Amino acid sequence: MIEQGLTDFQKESVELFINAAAAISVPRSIGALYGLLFSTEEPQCLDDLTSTLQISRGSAHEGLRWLRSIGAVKLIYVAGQRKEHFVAETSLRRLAAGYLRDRIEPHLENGQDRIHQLKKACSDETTVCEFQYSRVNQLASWYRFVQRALPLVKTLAGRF
Amino acid sequence: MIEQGLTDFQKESVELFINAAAAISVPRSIGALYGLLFSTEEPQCLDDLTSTLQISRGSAHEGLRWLRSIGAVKLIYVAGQRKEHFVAETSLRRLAAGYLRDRIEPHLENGQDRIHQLKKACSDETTVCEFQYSRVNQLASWYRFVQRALPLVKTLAGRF
DNA sequence: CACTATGTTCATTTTATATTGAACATATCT
DNA sequence: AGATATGTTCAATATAAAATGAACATAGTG
Repeated sequence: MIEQGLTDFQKESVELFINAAAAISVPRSIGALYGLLFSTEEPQCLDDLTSTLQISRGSAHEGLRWLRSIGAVKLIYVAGQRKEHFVAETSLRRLAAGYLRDRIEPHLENGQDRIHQLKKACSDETTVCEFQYSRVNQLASWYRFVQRALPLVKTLAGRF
Repeated sequence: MIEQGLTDFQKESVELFINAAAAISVPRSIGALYGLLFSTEEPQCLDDLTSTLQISRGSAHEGLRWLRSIGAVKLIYVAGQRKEHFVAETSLRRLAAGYLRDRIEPHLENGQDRIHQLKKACSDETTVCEFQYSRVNQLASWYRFVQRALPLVKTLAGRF
């Protein structure tokens, strides 16, 4: 499955990140790409990656685009080479910030709206709605928690 | 898609949790189940859930089993009724703890092993391996971060 | 015990997601 | 310009995940 021209170190790394990717529901090809870049000092171009990982051009391209979007890989210009080359970003602060920004925060954006809508639906009810109010408050409280926890995680990540 | 006998409040809640579930890569049926229980005061039995959400017995059963396993729904005995009834757990501390315990921590358990294995692979190399060492250290540092962040999240969740 | 209600499983089907690779676009060089 | 190298897209295919529902298991009831 994984090409042979790799050191044990690289193979282990690829496997480790394939696993880590699964843990956060990210495709294995993306885990493999990051795992290889993480364990390889020399910047790699797209063809290097497709041939050593045995994945298709399209897959590698989309994977790199995704990794770049969250800031997990950086584009690097190699002297004399026209091809684009990539290296892994290893700052935990940047990795965490990018991941949270792209994968978590978008889901929270309409949070306020949704809670407001729930509150509205609740006051439309004909019956008394102690219960509904308590649930809306609960939700609002959870929302505040997440809004405070995310920046905290980003900050703490900076220390590692 | 969602049965009509629901109040607006319940419909909104189901939709909200279907969305939230997607955000953490959990099947929609599970989001719907929790959303309905969250917005319904009366304990619900399996048949209530399948009929109002229009999902299959099997799906509802597996979904409830999953929700119970992370501690997001509680089994309740209703006077005179033989059927099992369920209500939503709403303590953020318990929800967070259950989710992290079942979905995140298992992936970390072999973390030590993996890092150790990487270190081993690294010292097997014939070339000097400054680079590999720095990467192994990086990984170990990330690992420490996660190990400290998880308990912190659980603790903070208790305040909400 | 036979009968009914309730709970659970799992082989199949359906649906969603990831991957492929050829076609297309764009840039660089002679 | 034509020729070549590199980058990007996307319809088709393969793979994986979720949902279904009938079959089975178990527990209660008369």
